[in-house]
Amino acid sequence: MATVRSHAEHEPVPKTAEDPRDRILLAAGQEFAEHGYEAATVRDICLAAGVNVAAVNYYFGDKRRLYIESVKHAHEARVKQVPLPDWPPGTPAAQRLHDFVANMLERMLGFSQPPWQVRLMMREVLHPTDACRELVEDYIRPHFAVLVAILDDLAGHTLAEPELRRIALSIIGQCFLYRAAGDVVAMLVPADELASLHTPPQLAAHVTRYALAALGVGRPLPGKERIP
Amino acid sequence: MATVRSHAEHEPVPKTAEDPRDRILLAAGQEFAEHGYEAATVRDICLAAGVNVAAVNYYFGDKRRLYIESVKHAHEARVKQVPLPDWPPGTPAAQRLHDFVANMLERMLGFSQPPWQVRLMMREVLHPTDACRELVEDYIRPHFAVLVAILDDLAGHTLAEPELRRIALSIIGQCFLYRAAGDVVAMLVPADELASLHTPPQLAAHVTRYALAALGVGRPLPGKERIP
DNA sequence: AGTTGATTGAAACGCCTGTTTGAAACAGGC
DNA sequence: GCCTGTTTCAAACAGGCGTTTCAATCAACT
Repeated sequence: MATVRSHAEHEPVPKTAEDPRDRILLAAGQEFAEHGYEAATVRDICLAAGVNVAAVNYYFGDKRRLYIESVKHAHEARVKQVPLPDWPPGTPAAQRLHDFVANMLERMLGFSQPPWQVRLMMREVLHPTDACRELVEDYIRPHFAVLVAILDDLAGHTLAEPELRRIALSIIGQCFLYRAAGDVVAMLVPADELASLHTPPQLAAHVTRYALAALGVGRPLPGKERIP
Repeated sequence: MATVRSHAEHEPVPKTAEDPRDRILLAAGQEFAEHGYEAATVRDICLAAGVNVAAVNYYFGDKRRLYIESVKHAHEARVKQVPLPDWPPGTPAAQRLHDFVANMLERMLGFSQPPWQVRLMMREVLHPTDACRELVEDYIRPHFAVLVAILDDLAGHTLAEPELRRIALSIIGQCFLYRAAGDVVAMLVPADELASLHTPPQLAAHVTRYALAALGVGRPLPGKERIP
């Protein structure tokens, strides 16, 4: 629950002579991502940023505006960090679906390490604030449209848009669970299984196979064939 | 001194809303669900419960223990409120899968309206605290086991446990998305479509069909609904 | 009645919060 | 040097927080 705040939780942001404004933005993003808006304190943020408490109000006015700015900052950084694949024309839809899912999982779970930017955005998704609408329009909706287009190709343009959207949400939901409820998933699945099967690449393969089978494009899930 | 409640057996059966302890528990659950642990205040809780501020510490010791108790209380209430179906022996696995999904969606989204108990539990799932492990063991894991067993039947016992668990998580993830990220879903889907297709019964049919198709038990998605 | 122990109540205690203050430090142009 | 504008700093502010105190109240038993 972490009501007691450890003040040494994050090492102070390196004072590499950057703009104090940027240092605050960076520290604030990490702090907000970790503790949420209410529980994060401007004192901890300033401590991590290596600036005086007054700096937040000097540069951003108040805590709320600092929060909004840091969400936008994080979101822009993350978009540049993990862009969508750029498929050459003629790439099979199944391949594109797999790449898309792998990309989404990579962005959410992170091959390298769970990035604080995603945590911050996840908070917005789960409990929207003013910054959320911008996030959806600039970042989520375009990705959603790409996925719908892939599914449309995959189904041979036989399904209506609403049905495509439902399938798209089914795919997103599967990835989303691991990001949002990862701790609970870890409690439900044996540790060794978690380490071997619930990694981004394995999950991408599973989700893709699941979708292809459901669409009748691939075979049913592994193993024996069944009589309908 | 923190006096623990002496003996529940000697009191003349608490008249539901008259027991201060229960009133606090009720108010606390709603307040925690709405604002989260950190942002909820014991003063607001006591105001809503119509008791003195000191009552929280008198009955529960401190805020944290009140929180844990209220989570457990809400969880127990919700389980009794929407219990799992009790299938007669011989019920087809496909039927049971549909019922299970419908039950889960009903519990999460609420046929009537999203109850505060679910919000409270969702907070625990998304950002686990001490109360989470208990929640998983008492409530989530048994449900998870039921789903896995259904899928095992459905696959004709041809799939290994880890694979069954992955499929189960895929199903849960689809329901979970609507509960946890419902606001964003509402932004991505046209309003009329949301009202007609993204209702608990419609979603239950979709998720079930999706799973059956993936398992090769039903036809691929373009087909018609198989479950009554 | 009187005594006892469990509950309640209003007020206060520290502590921590976001924010403000006013002076000090710094820069660059004259 | 002086002046001017921007940036930093320690300190303080007012308010809210969880928690504690202690006297008052209540219910039940002797």
